[in-house]
Amino acid sequence: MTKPQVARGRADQGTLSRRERVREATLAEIKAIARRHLVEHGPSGVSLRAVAREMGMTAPGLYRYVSGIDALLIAITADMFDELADAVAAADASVPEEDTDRRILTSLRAFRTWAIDHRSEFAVMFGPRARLDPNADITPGLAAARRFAATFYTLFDRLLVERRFALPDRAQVTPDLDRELRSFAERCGFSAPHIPVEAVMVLTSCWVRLYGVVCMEVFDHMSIVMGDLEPLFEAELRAVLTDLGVRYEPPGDTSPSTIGTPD
Amino acid sequence: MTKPQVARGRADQGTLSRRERVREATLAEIKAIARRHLVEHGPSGVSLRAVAREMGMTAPGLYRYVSGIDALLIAITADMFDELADAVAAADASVPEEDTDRRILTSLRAFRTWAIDHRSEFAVMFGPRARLDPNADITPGLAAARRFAATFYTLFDRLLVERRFALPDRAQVTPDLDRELRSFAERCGFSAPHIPVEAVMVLTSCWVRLYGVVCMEVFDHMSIVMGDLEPLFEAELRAVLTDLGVRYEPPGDTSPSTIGTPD
DNA sequence: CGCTTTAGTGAACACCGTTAGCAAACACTG
DNA sequence: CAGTGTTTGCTAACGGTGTTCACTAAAGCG
Repeated sequence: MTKPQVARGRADQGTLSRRERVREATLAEIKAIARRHLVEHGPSGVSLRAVAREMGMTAPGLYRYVSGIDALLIAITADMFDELADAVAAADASVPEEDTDRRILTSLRAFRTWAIDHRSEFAVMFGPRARLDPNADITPGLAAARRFAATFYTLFDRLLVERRFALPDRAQVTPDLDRELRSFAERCGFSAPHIPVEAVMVLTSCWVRLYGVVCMEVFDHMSIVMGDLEPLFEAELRAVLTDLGVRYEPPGDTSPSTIGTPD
Repeated sequence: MTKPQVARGRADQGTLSRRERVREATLAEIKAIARRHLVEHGPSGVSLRAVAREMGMTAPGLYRYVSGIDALLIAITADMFDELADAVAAADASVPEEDTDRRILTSLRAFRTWAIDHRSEFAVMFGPRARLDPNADITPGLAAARRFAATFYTLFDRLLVERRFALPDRAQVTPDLDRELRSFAERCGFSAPHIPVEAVMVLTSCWVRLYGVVCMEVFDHMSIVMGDLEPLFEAELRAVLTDLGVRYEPPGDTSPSTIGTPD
């Protein structure tokens, strides 16, 4: 139907035809502008007409590229998850491979930093789906979201095999919880023979704690009552890591044997 | 200017004049309809025109009662905080006054229950301010929000004076954190001579954990990967309460000496 | 060259928030 | 009672939104 059977100029080599290239480019432009409107005017400030206007086009023209405003939002959400995954992965990779402790610390801080540097994006990604149909198809973003989570799975798995922390009592995992945790682990790609449900429970619990602080900070609810939430995040981070048997270091510490980037 | 100096029929006794009464009534109707639209069509489904239409009025007419859509949203948000505060307070009051443990358990469960029974409302109250000006005046809701929090302050204070849990090391409270925690405690009405900052830290930490699970559940992010998040909330609740030295009981338990409501 | 596919436009429909001006209903005063 | 000022709600209008449809112009292909 919509499959383009034209433009097979050099399609043999996997090269895109001229048409496909320019198409890809305008789609990228659309998403870029929409993204900018998102950060500049908030989630409600993204509109097809405004994007089109800025491109020197009319709104209906965009329907050749995007099936509607919802699809556009979903598409840029997927891109943002990709970006976040990149940011976290980069932070992880910036630390020596063997230094699990600092890799975790750095990755988690990268998550928070990205979140507060991209508040509007975070709101769309992790907040309520205020603008979208509840039954919209959000599969485009799922792969990126999984990639984002994967970084943490890998690190957490290392803690697990190194037996850094004591697993909680199996008795604490009620049948209901057990079922849900298994579902989570399996559908998220965090299931392996050596991973017990208790470990999955610890993982989710830790994630919930940090997610909670970041939400609180990004959604800006405490601002009347508390100026800066970074200390709170650090405290929570410290607590979580300590529970996991991971060495915590305060933010400023560039510490020994590492390249000095004093800024 | 806008102060109504008319209608002083029986104003001496504090009774509202006929005009004020009908005005109050239509304002209430506006908010009620807006509220229904919120729960039925989500946050983006609230519009002045639709409300007016349903009332048999035109949109500009509503401007006699509400200064715009933002003010309307803020007003119903305040109402919702009031409702939530009532729900939590009622849950708290449904338990014998001396039974601190179960009062806490019940109040916190009431919070979650209210949240998942009122997803759209929760999104507006605790999610990102997607639709509002960041610098909008949200004072109307503040009092209600404080009232909501107050229930938990009271209960937490009892744990504190009963020395139910060990306070963390003072060393863990960095100067930055200390400053923020004091600001929080003071501006929230949770400061008293006998309350150390370490206690405030514990309080916020506990709150963050439960807020995190509830956000996750209401914002519906895990749904692809985990069907029901209640077991997760219960696990987190159990962990939090255990840390606080509070007796945890699984949900179904109506336990001895209490009225049996087996449904 | 002709033919097909695609990109983009303009007009239109149905919404939205908000402002301005105006007419009727109301409440109080002389 | 009539007179007067306030309150209420309307219509009209402006500018914004998403979306559909019919249509033209261009690009690509054989």
